[in-house]
Amino acid sequence: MRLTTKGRYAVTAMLDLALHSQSKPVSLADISKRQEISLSYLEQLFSKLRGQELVSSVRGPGGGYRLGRSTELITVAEIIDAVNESIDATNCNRQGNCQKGEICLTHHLWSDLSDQIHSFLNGINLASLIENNTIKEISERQDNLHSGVTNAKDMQGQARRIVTDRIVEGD
Amino acid sequence: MRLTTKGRYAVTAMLDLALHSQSKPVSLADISKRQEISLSYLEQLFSKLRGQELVSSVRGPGGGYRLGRSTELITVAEIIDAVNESIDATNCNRQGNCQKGEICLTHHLWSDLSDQIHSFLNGINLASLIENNTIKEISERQDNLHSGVTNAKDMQGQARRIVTDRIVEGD
DNA sequence: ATATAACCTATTAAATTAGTCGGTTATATA
DNA sequence: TATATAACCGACTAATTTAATAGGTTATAT
Repeated sequence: MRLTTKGRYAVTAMLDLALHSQSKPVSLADISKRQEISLSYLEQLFSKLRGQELVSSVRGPGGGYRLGRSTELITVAEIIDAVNESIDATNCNRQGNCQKGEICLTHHLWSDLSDQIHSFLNGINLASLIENNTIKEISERQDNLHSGVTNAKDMQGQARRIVTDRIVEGD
Repeated sequence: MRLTTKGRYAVTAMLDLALHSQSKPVSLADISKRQEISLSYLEQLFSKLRGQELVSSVRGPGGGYRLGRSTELITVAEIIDAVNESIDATNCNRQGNCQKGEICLTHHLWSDLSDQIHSFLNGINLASLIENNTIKEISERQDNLHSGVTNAKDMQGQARRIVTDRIVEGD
């Protein structure tokens, strides 16, 4: 089983997308800046996310991505599944042929653990993450740092702060 | 987070050790044959397990390893911790400095998941695994395949089967 | 026409795991 | 006391995977 930067990036990017989804689609360039994830890598990940219809895309200027369904219907488990092979702690992909075609000594242990992890991550959807106050705060911090990027909330006239300096990427 | 062959090997080997712990210590050569794990790799893993006092060693002929404490007091979490860095799904080793010194958007999610996994694996000790009937059956199958290796149960006179051919490693 | 941003494929770099090799040291036993 | 056993040790190699890079094309709003 692997749960590395790859899966974390995917969930983080999807959460960022959910937090910034207003009328306009959200570009990967914006997500890349806010979440500090390489744009090309994001493209690879979103290709897979789109394959699972977790997001839909709009090409051309002003284009970007939208969530494929409502935030309540997208679970963290699905997102990780979409970019990783699977959240599976067994060695045999749950086939039970771990030791020369037969089951290995610890198969059930890993199988049960996989169930455990999957049911935990399956119980968490984007909607519940967005509700979280800590996440709201962190997201605001990120928005302030990158106030130059397209930000639907700003567009809506909530000029909570004076936008004087545009943070330019390149450190 | 990683839960790969490394951690699985360690738990499997410890379980094999527990299942075959009678009066005599169990050699890595025997575990290697039964569980089909490279001897040299087992040595590396047991070096770490010994460092955490999960096993103790006896050198010289007839030597091998013994459990460091009773099976009830050795949890799967401890074994994995001993050979892996940690069972941790966060990117920052739970430090909370994931994004340029600040907390990242999904830190708490991974932190909670880590807790979940840890508490699951912490609730399972070698004693409870040994009790499991499936594991007993699998272990018997493995013993039959490798009836040539030192096996305390055989020594005790339970000649349940005719030991005709010694399975020699090397296919 | 132009700029934008998704889309696509191939390649590279870095990290980690898994396994190998060639020893040494301690010790039970003949 | 010689010998075989099995732990102990460190360095090295191969394979796999992740993460990132590069260099494009295609669609589309303006």
